[in-house]
Amino acid sequence: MPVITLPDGSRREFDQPVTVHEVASAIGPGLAKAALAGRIDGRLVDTSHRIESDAGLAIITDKDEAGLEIIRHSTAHLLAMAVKQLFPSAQVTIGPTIENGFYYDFSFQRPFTPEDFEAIEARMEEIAKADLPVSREVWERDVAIDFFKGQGEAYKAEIIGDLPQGETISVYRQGDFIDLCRGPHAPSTGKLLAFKLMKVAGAYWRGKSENEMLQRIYGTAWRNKKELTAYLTRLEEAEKRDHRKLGKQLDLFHFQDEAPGMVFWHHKGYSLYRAVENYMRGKLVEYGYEEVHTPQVLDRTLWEKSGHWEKFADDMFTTHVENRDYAIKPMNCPGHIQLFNQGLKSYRDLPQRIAEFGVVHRNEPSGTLHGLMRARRFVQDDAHVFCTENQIEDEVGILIDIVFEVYKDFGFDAIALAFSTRPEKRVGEDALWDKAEAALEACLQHKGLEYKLQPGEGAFYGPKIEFTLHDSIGRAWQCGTIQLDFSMPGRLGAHYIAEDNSKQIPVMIHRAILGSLERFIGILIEHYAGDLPLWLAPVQAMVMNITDRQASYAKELINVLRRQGVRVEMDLRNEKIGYKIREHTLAKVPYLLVVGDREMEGGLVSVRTRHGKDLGDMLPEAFIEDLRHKVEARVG
RNA sequence: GCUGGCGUAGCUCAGCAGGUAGAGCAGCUGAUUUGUAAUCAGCAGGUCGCGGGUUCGAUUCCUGUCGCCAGCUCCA
Repeated sequence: MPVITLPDGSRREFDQPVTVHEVASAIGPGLAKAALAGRIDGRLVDTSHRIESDAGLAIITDKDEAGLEIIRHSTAHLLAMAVKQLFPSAQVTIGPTIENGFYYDFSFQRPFTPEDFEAIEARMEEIAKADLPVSREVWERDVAIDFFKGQGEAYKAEIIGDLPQGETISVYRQGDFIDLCRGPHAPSTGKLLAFKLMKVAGAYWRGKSENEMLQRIYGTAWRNKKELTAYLTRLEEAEKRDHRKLGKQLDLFHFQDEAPGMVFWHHKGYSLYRAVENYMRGKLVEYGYEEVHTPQVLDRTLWEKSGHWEKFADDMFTTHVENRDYAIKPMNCPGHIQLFNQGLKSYRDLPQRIAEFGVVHRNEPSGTLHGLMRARRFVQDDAHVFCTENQIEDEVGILIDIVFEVYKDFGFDAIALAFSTRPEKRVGEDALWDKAEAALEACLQHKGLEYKLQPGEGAFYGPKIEFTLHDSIGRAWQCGTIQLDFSMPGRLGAHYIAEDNSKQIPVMIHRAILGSLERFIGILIEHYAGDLPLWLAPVQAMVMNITDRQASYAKELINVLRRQGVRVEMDLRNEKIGYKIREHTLAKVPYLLVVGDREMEGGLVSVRTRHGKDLGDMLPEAFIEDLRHKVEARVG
């Protein structure tokens, strides 16, 4: 007579063992229909699962994240079933869920074609519509192996053979399709309402290059058609905003074969870069940082002491000159410790905040490079705060405030925090890690901030707080980081004299707010779809004449504007005004300033925005004042 | 780094079951002097990523290599 406790704390008693589905029915028919699975004391089970004794039960529907996972997993099985029906000689292997969808790996004698895709998708729709019940069965190991071998499914048989002894072997049956799977699955194929096959790619069996090449079909699956459409629209929108495309179109930067992963900033892109950098420089002054600049290339011994050589040797660019090994710096921290080590430091000198727009090179694997987002050469808005243990909380608190302030100024407000703890590969005693983790977590808690715990995700020298911002189409970008380091200062010989005249090792806080300037600018470009706010726009205004008669007036005008600090260019070509307007509108110049005879006579300028709004004629001074006001307020 | 795809004019792309390439836009020249998202005409432009092989002949086929794109893995 099981007593079932529901998530709201209410209890229901049954006279005999019940299934999850029956409990859902007892609560209501709507829930029974929506139920995809159950969670019993934290474990996910099918709706057909029979509960024999008292238990806590949550009914999983598509409202839960776990429900969506189940939909995706079941859609992977739906794909496998469709493929087996259409291509009986194909062998199934594995089909897990991934972000936004799922994939399934098949062994098949020829590549799948776009026509195959259409046929498979159509068959999937049919099977879903048929609303076949999905049932779970537990089989004996030998029976399962024999069955799959008999079906010609060598991979499945191999998977079962490799399962640890004592592992329950469950298979799922939908129609005539039987697949080995841990589950749970949606109770019937009719629950799968919105899916689409995306692409096919090769993948080795078990990820090992000596094994057979399989074909991996990727798909996406959602709760309903509306979510699916929204996802596909989001993909299209993301493609339109791709910073690599916009970077070319707007003449911001380029890459070329001779310098993979290293950006060539064009004049306009570098103007944007400088606007970002100068804004950050203002923050450094405001918050009491010392800006420095350290060498690009440093002797190997320094990287050995810091621990980088051992952990990242393959990922660093190195060079050998006059019998010495050097590394091109992948980080700025060892250099900053050298600065700290100059002269004898007193506790009175702390905290010392050392900042650098540090140029770093990292030999990122070729397959991971992605425009500005993942480059081999980039600039960090890096800083290291040297302080005493007592100062940690204040310093971290200030840092958190700066991060929020900066993101807001750039137009981001949905900020998420994560706290990452010690990884497996690390330097430093566990006692130091205990101390560092406790100190960082205390900062977060005293600030009353919500955060996600990420065990094992810390840097090799210390735990970290990570800041993730969300762009205008909902994508998450991890940018800022605050890392607490009790190890590296000691390894590189940093110390200060404390109040009691003892020699102490300072604590070092590594921090970056934007992270990589290149990447942050990539994010800005995509966030604004190239329509950069006025204060960041490489060209803020374009002066264009109607005919040659106004050429000298136009020249006078841009001189006036330039003297007032406006980033302005002019277009005096012998073209019709509509042509020039079109061109500079497409170039996303915020203000288009047209001068014809009328404006010239009145000493005026006609102002049009990049969004096609005509602001009419005005005095240049009025335009400058308005522009300046908007730049200061970071609007427009 | 792994898997798949791709690399043709400044840009976007077409073409070639092997006979050394074509469009639109951009550029140049000329005409036009124009009032808020494309004026017209003419001209010019490419060792078809790079190396090797097969072939009478390779941009096309094979192979290696570099780069790019997608996914995976990784990210101090």
